[in-house]
Amino acid sequence: MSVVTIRDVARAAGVSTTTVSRALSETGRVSAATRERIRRIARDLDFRPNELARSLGASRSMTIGVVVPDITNPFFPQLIAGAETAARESHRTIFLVQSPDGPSAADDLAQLRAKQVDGIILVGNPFPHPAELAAAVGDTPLVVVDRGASLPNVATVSSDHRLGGRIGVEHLVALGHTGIAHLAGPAGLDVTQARSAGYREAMAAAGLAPRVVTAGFSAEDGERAARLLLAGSPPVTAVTAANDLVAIGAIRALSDHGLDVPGDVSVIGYDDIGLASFVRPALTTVRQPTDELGRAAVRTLDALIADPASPPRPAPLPVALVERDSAGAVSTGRADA
Amino acid sequence: MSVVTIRDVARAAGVSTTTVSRALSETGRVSAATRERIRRIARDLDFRPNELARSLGASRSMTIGVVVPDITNPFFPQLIAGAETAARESHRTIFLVQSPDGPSAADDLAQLRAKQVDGIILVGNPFPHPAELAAAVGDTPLVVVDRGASLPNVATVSSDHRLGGRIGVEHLVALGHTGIAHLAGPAGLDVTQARSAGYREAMAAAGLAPRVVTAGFSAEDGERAARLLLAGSPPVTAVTAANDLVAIGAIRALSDHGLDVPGDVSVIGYDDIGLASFVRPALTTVRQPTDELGRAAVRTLDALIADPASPPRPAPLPVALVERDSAGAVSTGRADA
DNA sequence: CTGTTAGCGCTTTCAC
DNA sequence: GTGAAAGCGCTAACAG
Repeated sequence: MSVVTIRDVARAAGVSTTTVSRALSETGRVSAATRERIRRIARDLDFRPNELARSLGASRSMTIGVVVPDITNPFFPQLIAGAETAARESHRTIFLVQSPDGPSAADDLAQLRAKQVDGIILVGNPFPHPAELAAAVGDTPLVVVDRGASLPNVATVSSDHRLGGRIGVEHLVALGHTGIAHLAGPAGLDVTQARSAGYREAMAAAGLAPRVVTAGFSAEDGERAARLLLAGSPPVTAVTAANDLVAIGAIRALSDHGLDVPGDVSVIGYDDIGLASFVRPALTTVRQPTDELGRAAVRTLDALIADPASPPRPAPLPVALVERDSAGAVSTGRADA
Repeated sequence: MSVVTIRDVARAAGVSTTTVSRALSETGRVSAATRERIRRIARDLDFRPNELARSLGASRSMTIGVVVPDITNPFFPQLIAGAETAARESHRTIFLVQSPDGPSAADDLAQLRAKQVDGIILVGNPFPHPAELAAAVGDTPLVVVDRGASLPNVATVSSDHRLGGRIGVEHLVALGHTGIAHLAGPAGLDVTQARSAGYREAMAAAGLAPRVVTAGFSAEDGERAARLLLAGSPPVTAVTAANDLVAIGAIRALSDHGLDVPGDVSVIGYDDIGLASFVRPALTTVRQPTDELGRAAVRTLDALIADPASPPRPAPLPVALVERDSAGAVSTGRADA
């Protein structure tokens, strides 16, 4: 009834616990014969090594922490799915922590470290100052996703958001648009800055005046920002959004306002979430390989754990425009207005 | 540089490690004076107890496993968010495991148990036979969500899906519909059966002939099922779907087919995911309190852990119809057809 | 190739 | 109220 331990196996096999330990890990020099015998006995006894004890002894837990700001935004589950898959492949299991951007993240990281995670994946970076992050993470291997954390021994994984910001605008320009606004993400975030920078670059390259309004990352934010935009002075025929949720919110506000998308105004999203092709109009968007991002984060973390001295510097993941129905040629009726 | 342990604190305070341990937990009989002194010293030294060691010693890890079939379906993140919040309140942290419905779930449960989780929340139940579940979970406290696992020492948390299945139909009947089909979830799942049962009940009560086609849980499944329905013989003026994703997919197929929703056919979803109000037409749906479900699961698990002998039997959570735009009165043009 | 001896860092009887 | 001693279950030198 009580739990089978390594000693029970050792006793049953007539060997020391050490030998059992070695036979069960790939680790040691054990004769093939005894290894097989021990394994059989272990199986018969239904021996399940206590991972806590294993971890404590070996000082590695085969466990990683994943910290995301908001599980509810469809982007993150996708990322987590990729991370979970990759983690499973490297025999790690994931502690999932939801931690809104803010200073409380420091506690969450501390908690994770107390649990002796082998490493942490931090999606977004809630710390304004690099020193705070450094203090919070100590010497635990860390991968930051979607944010350039300029720290030694911290690796970064991200899509090419600058390019992503540009792509949308270029598409719109090719479609004949000139009044193109950008609905930006929360102020201060690196992603926000990178995408905005891309937007500005492309606008400048086209000789157009930029117009960016801070929205956020939720559909509600998109609605609100779009209304602001409608209230503003120079009318706009196209919009690039911080993400798909914002785009969807914006479309809603626009159509509530009697405007047709893409007839009157074109909208381009960002991320390409699963539902992007199912909303009406189907979202034209800048796709990032979200679950690959999660996978890449885990692989990078694996490498960092294996060799903390040399943090990998993976290349930014590619983004690409996905053309669907929410962006179209500028309408002649309005283009000349 | 090296890690501060309880011994360092003990030494600095001139007491035994036992006393430090007691001072830092609420546990023991320690004079208020020494307690405070020790706490101060611990803080000064920035002592972070190794949770692994703590867990091993105390045989409880303050850790729970949450197993979901598909993180990517918006329903689950919502549920997880609720669970995470509640877990945080009870000082537990969550191992998140994604495990498609299928026998491999047994391995995932084993893995979680090896990690010495204090309990497991299993969303859905991939085991056809109760005995398999029983074997896989052993004596680890378990809460099954959205599925009645008829096992002693296993608790169940769920919404009132039978009622949920009924509600949608009743609404449609009140709207004048008579040709009402049900796009069901994956065969074999309890949720699927409960909702279908509710559907059938309500149809019978209205003297209507039921028509259920198995769809699944994804938008693609919804599209496919709707196409099947369109190909079928008796035309239908309304549909209740297994979940919102299926409803969204169905709407897409319908409108691709030149049918207007809700003009020609009404569609009712299930769950009320975050985007339900943002798709067009905004989804009329049966709302379940998803994150409350996650919270309830954790609370129930807490109770079960505290007293494994008496598994709580929480009441089913309430569901309610949320009226938006995807369901309307039967169109006179077609109703008489 | 295998066993002995120490721990990993903390909790917990059981005494005093 | 406090300490000594004995683990929790496993891994890891160090011998032989």
